[in-house]
This record gives sequence, structure tokens and C-alpha cells, in this order.
Amino acid sequence: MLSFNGFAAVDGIPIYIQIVRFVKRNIVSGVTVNGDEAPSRRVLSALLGVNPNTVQKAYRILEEEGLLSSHTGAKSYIEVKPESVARIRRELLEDAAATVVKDLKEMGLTKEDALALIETHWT
Amino acid sequence: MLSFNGFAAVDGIPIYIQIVRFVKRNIVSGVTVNGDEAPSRRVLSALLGVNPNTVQKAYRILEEEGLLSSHTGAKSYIEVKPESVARIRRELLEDAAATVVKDLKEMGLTKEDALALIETHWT
DNA sequence: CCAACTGTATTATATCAGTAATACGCTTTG
DNA sequence: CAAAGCGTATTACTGATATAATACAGTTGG
Repeated sequence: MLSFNGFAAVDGIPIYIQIVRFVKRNIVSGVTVNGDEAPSRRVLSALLGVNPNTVQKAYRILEEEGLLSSHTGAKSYIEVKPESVARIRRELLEDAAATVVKDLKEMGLTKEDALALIETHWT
Repeated sequence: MLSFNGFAAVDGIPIYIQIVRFVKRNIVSGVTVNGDEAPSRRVLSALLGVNPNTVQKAYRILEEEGLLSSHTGAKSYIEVKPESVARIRRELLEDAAATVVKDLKEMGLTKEDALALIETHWT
């Protein structure tokens, strides 16, 4: 079962986007694998304290990206094809790297400053 | 004059928040210093292609944080007290570091993976 | 079988970000 | 002084996010 342990919503970013990202990251990390059962819309919405429609919005995006298989009446399952993982992994890493590099450079940090910062903040 | 060269808005995050962050980062980096003239609401809004009210929202926040001095009819100026810089610097760095560490760990990266990623993406 | 659960759809409402148009009073500059 | 530019305020509108209440059809387990 796909677990949402460790999911902590940040405000300012739409919840459904955060759900999508969380699932993608867990696929990339290998925590979530092909065939994993996804919690139902109703169950997850109750767990996260959001509306079922918000979860549905996230699930629909995952389905459109070929990462989730849904059929009326039946449970939903994570669907991970190897090529998807490579694509998503590249996508997420590029994005995270580009963002942090842009942010830290804008603050005038050198590469060494940046590396040291990550080093000391890695828990 | 406070320059917005290098400002590139990302979608998904409110523009006024991005303006505030951009100014703060430029203060932290020393590019923007005490007494720098800020572009008027109308000029900056035209430059960024957004509504004057959006810029006003950002400027109001900067003013409330003691980083901008505005008076009806007159130009606005950046107001940087040394203690502000230290505070903002700490604030922004902690935030950037915490975010990237959280993101990369969620994708299953080790500290070494993360450092290598930053290293190769630093331009 | 059938009740419980599933995915899916619809409609209504509230809030917020951002746009748009306009107005007013103050400061600065030629 | 007067015009241009400035900060500030107000109102109305759109679109996106999210909630809420239902409803319906398909699947599944006891």
C-alpha cells in the first residue's frame, strides 16, 4: 500500500500538486513500486484532512501521466514502467537542482558556499 | 537604482512573493544597498508585465518588514539596517537549505548524490 | 447475493491571486 | 507655478483552489 507517512503539506502550493510530487518522489526513490495499491480517494482525503475532490484531482494527473491505474468501482494501483521512472527522475532532479542553484546564486553564494550549506544541513 | 535584471517569474508561485524574495536576495548578496532607489509601482509593473497592484502588494510587504521606505508622492528607497541583513540572510539560507534537503532526500538521494548534483548543475 | 466500498460526476459556494480601471493627494522638476 | 510622476485607495472582475453535498455505476468480500 502506497504510504503517505512523511507527507507534510506546505501552504502556498496547491495540495493536489504536493500529492502528485510526493507520489512521484516516492516512485523515484523506489519506496513505491509497480502494483502498489493506492489509498482510495475517500480514505486519503480523510487522512490528509482535505476534500475527496482534491485527492481526485491529484490522482487524475497521476493517471494522465501513466503512473496510476484506475477503474470505476475497483481499487487504484500504482503503475510504474521502467521508462517512466527514468523520465520522472530526470525531471525532478533537474528541477530541484535548477531551483536551488538559482536561489543560492541570487543570494551571492559561491559553489563552495552552496556545497557547504547543503553539507551542514543534511540530516 | 534597484535592478530587476535576472528576475524571471516562475508560475505556480504568486508574483508578489517572487518580487519580495528577489529583493531580499539582492539585499543579502549586497547587490542592493541602503538608499537604493526602487522603481516606481507603475514602472516596475510595466517592466514585469504585471498589474501595478501586484507590485504594490510586494512593496507593502517589504515596507512592513522595514526594507523599503515609501511616502506618498515621493520615490521609494531601499532601507537596509545591518541587523536586517543578518536576519534575512539567515532566514533565506535556512529556508533554501531545508527545502532542497527535504526534496532530495524524498527522492532517495544520499548526501553525496546531492552534493554531486549541485556541483554539476552550478553554472 | 448484497452491502460496503470503489471511482466518477455534478453543482454550488468561498476564498484568494491577479487583472483592470480609476481616482485622489502629495512631491518633484522644469 | 504647473505638469508630470509618485504612492495610495477603491471597486469590480476573472480564474484557480478547495470545500461541500450528492448522486450513480461498477467491484468485491463476507
